[in-house]
Amino acid sequence: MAGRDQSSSARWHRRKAARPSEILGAALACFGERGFAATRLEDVAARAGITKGTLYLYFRNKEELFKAVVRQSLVPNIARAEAMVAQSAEPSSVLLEQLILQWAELDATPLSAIPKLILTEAGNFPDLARFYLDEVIHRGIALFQLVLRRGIERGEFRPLDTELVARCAFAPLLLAMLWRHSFAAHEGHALDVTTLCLTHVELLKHGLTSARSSACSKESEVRDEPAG
Amino acid sequence: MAGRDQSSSARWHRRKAARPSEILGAALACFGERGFAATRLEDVAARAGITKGTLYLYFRNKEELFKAVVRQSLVPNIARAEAMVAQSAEPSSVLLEQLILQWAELDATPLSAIPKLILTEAGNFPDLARFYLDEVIHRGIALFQLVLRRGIERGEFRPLDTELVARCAFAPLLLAMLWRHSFAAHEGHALDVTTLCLTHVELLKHGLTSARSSACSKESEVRDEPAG
Amino acid sequence: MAGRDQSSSARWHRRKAARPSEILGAALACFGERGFAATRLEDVAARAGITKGTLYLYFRNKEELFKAVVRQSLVPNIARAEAMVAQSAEPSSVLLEQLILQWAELDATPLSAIPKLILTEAGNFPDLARFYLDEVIHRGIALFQLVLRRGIERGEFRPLDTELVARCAFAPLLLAMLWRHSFAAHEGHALDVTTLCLTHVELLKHGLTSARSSACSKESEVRDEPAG
Amino acid sequence: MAGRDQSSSARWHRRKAARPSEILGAALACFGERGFAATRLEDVAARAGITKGTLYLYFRNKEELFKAVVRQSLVPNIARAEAMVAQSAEPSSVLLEQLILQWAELDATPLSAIPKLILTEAGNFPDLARFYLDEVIHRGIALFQLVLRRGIERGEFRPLDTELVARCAFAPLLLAMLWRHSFAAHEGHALDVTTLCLTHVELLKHGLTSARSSACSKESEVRDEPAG
DNA sequence: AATGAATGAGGATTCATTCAT
DNA sequence: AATGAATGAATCCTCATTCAT
Repeated sequence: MAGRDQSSSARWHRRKAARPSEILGAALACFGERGFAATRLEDVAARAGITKGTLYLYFRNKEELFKAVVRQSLVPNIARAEAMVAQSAEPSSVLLEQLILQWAELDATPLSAIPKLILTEAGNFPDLARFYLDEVIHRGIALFQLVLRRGIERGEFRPLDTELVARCAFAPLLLAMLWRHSFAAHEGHALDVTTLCLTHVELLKHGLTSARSSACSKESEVRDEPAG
Repeated sequence: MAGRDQSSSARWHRRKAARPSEILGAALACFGERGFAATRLEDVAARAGITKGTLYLYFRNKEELFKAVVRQSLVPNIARAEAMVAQSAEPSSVLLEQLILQWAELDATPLSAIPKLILTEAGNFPDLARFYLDEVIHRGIALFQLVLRRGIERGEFRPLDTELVARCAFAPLLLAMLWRHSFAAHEGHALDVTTLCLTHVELLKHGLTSARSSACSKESEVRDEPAG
Repeated sequence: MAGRDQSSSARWHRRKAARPSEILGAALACFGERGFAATRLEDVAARAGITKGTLYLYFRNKEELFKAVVRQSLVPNIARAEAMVAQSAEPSSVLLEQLILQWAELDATPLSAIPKLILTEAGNFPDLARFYLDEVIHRGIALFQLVLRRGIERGEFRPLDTELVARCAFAPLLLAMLWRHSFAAHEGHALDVTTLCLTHVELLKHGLTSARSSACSKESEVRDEPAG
Repeated sequence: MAGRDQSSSARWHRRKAARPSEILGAALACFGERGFAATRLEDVAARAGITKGTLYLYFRNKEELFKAVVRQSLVPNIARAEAMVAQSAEPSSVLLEQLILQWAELDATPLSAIPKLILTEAGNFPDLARFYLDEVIHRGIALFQLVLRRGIERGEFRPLDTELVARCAFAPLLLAMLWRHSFAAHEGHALDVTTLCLTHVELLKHGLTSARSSACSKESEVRDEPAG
């Protein structure tokens, strides 16, 4: 009896500490599936194994829960990627590949729902959109630009508009994440993100390769870096 | 007097005929901004210059209105693109560029909200997701694959997995449309889709170019076409 | 051509004159089927072969239409019955039978819906209830009482409470009318009102007959048990 | 303190258990007064001492509430009456009287509103009409027929069409219930159902009595004309 | 006289939020 | 800390009524 009580009590406390993140996980899944407005708090609670009322012990209201879900998320990954780029001595094309494949790993995690969530709700949560734009998107683009600019300076890459190329560089990956949370359920076969990214990286490297480095071709460049 | 009566009468009748598409336009805008659940029919009505009740003269309920909004839209553009490809005798790279730039023109129209809408609501409207998957997405991918396969057969392009390349090919464009309806409002400068697409096409062409045609490089190919 | 126009015009005018009663007929049917609140004016209009707006040329609003439907109805029949009783020299039992059978004929007409209507809507239209109570029900009961009292005075009937017997006397008939408009549609075989009334009258006469007048008797039976 | 807590807690839980029937009671009253369509759920809630939303914790929607109201009701009474008939060894005329008087007791209860309700809404709820027809009306008629047939076989009653007589037998009682919920409010003096039924039973017995069994007789009269 | 497009008040229903237990 | 009964604001939807034609 005492043993059971003890273990029960222990589990209880572990439980209590885990609650917030359990709730966030359930909320992420629900919001990802149906969007903010269409998600019922009762469903979130059910998925988290608790009842509606309990949610309010941890989050002030639906909106705060949503913001918490979104905020938790991708910022650490950005930071990690920034660190990687800062420390790496690899050739830029390798760095580019590492960057993309590292992010591709997120696709298998629940966090892959976040981009859909942000995209979807940006209109209803302007401050959240701003936050995400500043803390994730712009930092992500800047990071890609850094690598690209480095590659161009070193003569590895052709001089193209780095912002635009940056957007092209993560577009397929981002699309794959959106796909997973919108259409994957409706298709028989899953989209293999790794394969997609490998192909994309192949294309991208090839497409970026400067004449100098590839010792071939006098490709016309589309456009120079605007300011520098 | 007669003139006024006539024009007034004409306007009256034209009104009745124009109503459905006026409503669809307003609905597309509202749904695009806030999503299905968060959109109030009263707002749609107001934007269409009518009142709540009038909506129900033209659409049975909110869901039917939503479906009509989604259905109207992109299919004709797919058909147009298919026709273009079927008739064109251009080099595949030119065709690819035309395809992308033609779609890029949609970005300036209200229809550019549709992809976001579908993405957002696929979870809540499974039949709609299926419809869109079958009638737009799969057809779009198949169309790109057709062009790619043709290019490969003619030796213009390297032999890569056409489905994956297809997804990479429209990813930046699609992302631009999503961007416009999610983040554009929060950024000072607009994203110029045409420029983005031109850069992307440049990269893509370069990335696809086969050794044979470019008379250069012995690039390793990532992956062969599965069946042929 | 002229002929057609003329006849058309003639029909038109006949039409115009008939409109109000056509509408009342349609309204009686609709109200009878679904009740006041559940009846949509659009249905009434459709059944009358006109459109919603036209109703308002003849009746100020839904309530007035309803009242017109109810008012038109049974009062003349009461008056007719009163006249019959006043003039008749028949034995009271015969008069009673005539009274009941005369009313039974109404069952085949659309007017048979009125009792259901009144019963149903008395709660929502107190003034209508009063009107009907005064102009139809109380007059009807009084008429039966008159006949019964006459019969008692003449020694034909036993001395019973005439008001209560009056209520018993038309109960089966009234119930048949209610039945027709509530359950008849759900049963295979129709209820034959005439037969019901004949049996009822038989019972009633027998039940009322005073010992004095019947001198005990070997009453003829109306009808045998069908199967056994 | 503990006492208060306990009772308060008890009341709380008893509340939860009692709610459904409290609601059904309020709903029966409202529906009986105004009909299904004209009854606002807010009124039902108010009469039950709760608010609109609470209704939906116990009933899925207005229609389900209505059906629950109707279903709860009369079936047990039918069953009780069937049991009584099955066990009774009384003369058929006594049994008939018991049957009628037993049902007459319902008139004083809220259940007396049900017949009006069914009559009113049979057109709008066909399945409910069928249910009621099968489970109440037909069983009720069959029960009367059973008693009548028994009486005929024993030579107590004249051989008449038992179905028709059955309908005549409960008509006054049924009418009294309808009356109570439609006109009673508009009349100064209430209709005394017991007296009505006694008179009716008197008439009925007398009317049914076969020549053989009555041996002519000097029947006692039930009641004299009040004023005259 | 007739139409039918348009209106908007009224009521059913949902669900975030509260609070007594 | 957790529950779940209760609430009521918010929103969809219907339909009586109006009015330009």
